[in-house]
Amino acid sequence: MIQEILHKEIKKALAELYSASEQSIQFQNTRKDFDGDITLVVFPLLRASKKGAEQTAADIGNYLKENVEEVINFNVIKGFLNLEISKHFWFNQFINAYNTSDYGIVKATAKAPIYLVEYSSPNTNKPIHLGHLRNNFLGYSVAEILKASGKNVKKVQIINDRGIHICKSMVAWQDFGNGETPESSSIKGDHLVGKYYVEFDKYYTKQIAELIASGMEKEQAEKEAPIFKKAQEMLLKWEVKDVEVRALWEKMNAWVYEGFASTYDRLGVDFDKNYYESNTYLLGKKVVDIGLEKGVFYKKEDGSVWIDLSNEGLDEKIILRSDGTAVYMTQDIGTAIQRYEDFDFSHMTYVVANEQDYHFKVLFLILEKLGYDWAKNCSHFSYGMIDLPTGRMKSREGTVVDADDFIQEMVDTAKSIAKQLGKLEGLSEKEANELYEIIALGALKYFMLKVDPKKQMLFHPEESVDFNGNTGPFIQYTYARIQSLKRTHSKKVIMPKSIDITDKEQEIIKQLTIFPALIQEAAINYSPALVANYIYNLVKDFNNYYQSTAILTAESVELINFRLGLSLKVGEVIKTAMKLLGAGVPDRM
RNA sequence: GGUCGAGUAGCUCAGCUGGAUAGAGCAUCUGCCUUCUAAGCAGACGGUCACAGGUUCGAAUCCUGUCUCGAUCACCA
Repeated sequence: MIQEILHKEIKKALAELYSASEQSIQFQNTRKDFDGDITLVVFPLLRASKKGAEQTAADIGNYLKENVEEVINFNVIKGFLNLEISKHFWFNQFINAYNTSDYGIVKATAKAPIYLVEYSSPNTNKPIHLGHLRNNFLGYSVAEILKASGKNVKKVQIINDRGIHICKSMVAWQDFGNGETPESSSIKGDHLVGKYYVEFDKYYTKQIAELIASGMEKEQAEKEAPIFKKAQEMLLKWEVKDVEVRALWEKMNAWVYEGFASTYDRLGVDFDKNYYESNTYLLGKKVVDIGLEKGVFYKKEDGSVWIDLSNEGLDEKIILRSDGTAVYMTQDIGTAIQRYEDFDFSHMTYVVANEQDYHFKVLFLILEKLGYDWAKNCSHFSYGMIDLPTGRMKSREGTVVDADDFIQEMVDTAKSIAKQLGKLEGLSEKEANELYEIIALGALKYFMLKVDPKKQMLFHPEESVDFNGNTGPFIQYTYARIQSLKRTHSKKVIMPKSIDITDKEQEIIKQLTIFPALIQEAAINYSPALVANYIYNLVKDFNNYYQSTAILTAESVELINFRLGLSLKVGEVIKTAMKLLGAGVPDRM
């Protein structure tokens, strides 16, 4: 990298000119309205030089111009030293990148550290919604970015397959289902189970109202409603492994998993290992024993187990209920320990919405107190909720946007826009449908990943399907045009030894050369947004270039080869970068 | 009330460990298809970076306080 070369040389310059050492040397890209490529901010160096800003900048500029081959010119504006780097240098940088396959990607070795990424982790009583999409996209993308940076990555999820919520669906199905199945109703399995969850709630609300009308207090009515009691009974039966209940539970869960599988497949996400709460909830007991033994936890008179975190500025937290059953925290501790045993990971991150910030703070604290030194390498990848223009999604108010429906809407939109623009020529129906799928999902993924995860985002249904501007389809379109260049050219590209590049080309090359560093940075920061931002800038520069430069009809063969080669490399980087976001690119669109 | 996060153009968002005149997209206007894909390109308009102090050569960025919004503080998950 040019920065490193300059850094070294400037150090030398400081030593020679001012006999100073070890100053803070900071670079930034030169603003577009000034000449030059890289700018040195000289303000921090003034103490060493004991001269004015302009004089210092000029001194260093002269030194660099004379001693560093890459620096061909400079100019000084106030405290900013703008350095112009030779075109030849950039050209060579490009040739390097051009000849590197899987450019930017670092392959994980067997010895590379293991990173666990937990994401998705749905409940089995309802289908996934818009909020889950953000989770899935973030989780998958972070995993891909880590992988590309040379880590061994394992994607995991915990499936909350037991508990009162699934019992509610089961009760409702038993009472009102008439034996309805996904096959008999042609409703997707997870939607069917979700339907009965809603059904339960309807009935439950009705019964509460009836009880209140007959003079009962609201709180009591909520506990006494017959259908609710039925669900509770079912949960108890489940716990004692009642054969009938377990059979129903397995049947309905199987429907849900089938539904999830098809959604995951469509989303293009996957997992290396699934943990099921029904298997792990008992791990809690082991944890409690350890904690009590170490004096980290304490038992109250009623038998419930607690931890006191008031010294850490938090409060008391329950670990085990008085009836001896596990709470959320208990199993999460157990599952974490189990995972460490399974994978011996170096880092683990949980992709979970920010409503659980507190939970994870506590979880990691507890693990630390229990003496697991790997706890400090666990982190919570927290992301904000999705708001709709109509307000927050509330399942009770029916304002939830279902993920499957939503994806379908996106696909339909892609289709109608493509038809309107007449982009269908020469594609079979199957090819066209595949194309819509790639575009729609690319649009969705890019839209959700380009914003800072920790911010809560506003989701405008109409705007999200807009394919103009800073969007996935815009990037995909650029890629498709590059593929088209390739088809038109047909001859093999032979890179010339040397060529005079234009400013626009230099700009693109600059972008290309930072790609490997960008992946590393994105991995350190767990930041898909950084990648999204990067592609957008690259694509913008390229589009500008594409529009104003004759690529295939340039004056010389060398020039055609170079321009085409540059374009193809941009295409390659777009493809790689989009893959890090979990999005695909089409050959034509 | 305690804790955490957010507040940047009409709208949705970028702005890395403090650096030049705060950047994109959408929307609104103006140009550009006889030329490799116009799902495109170029340009115009649009900002007291919530507010008030402080730190220094220099603050959207760091610190303190205030205001607004969101999340959370369950023997729910």
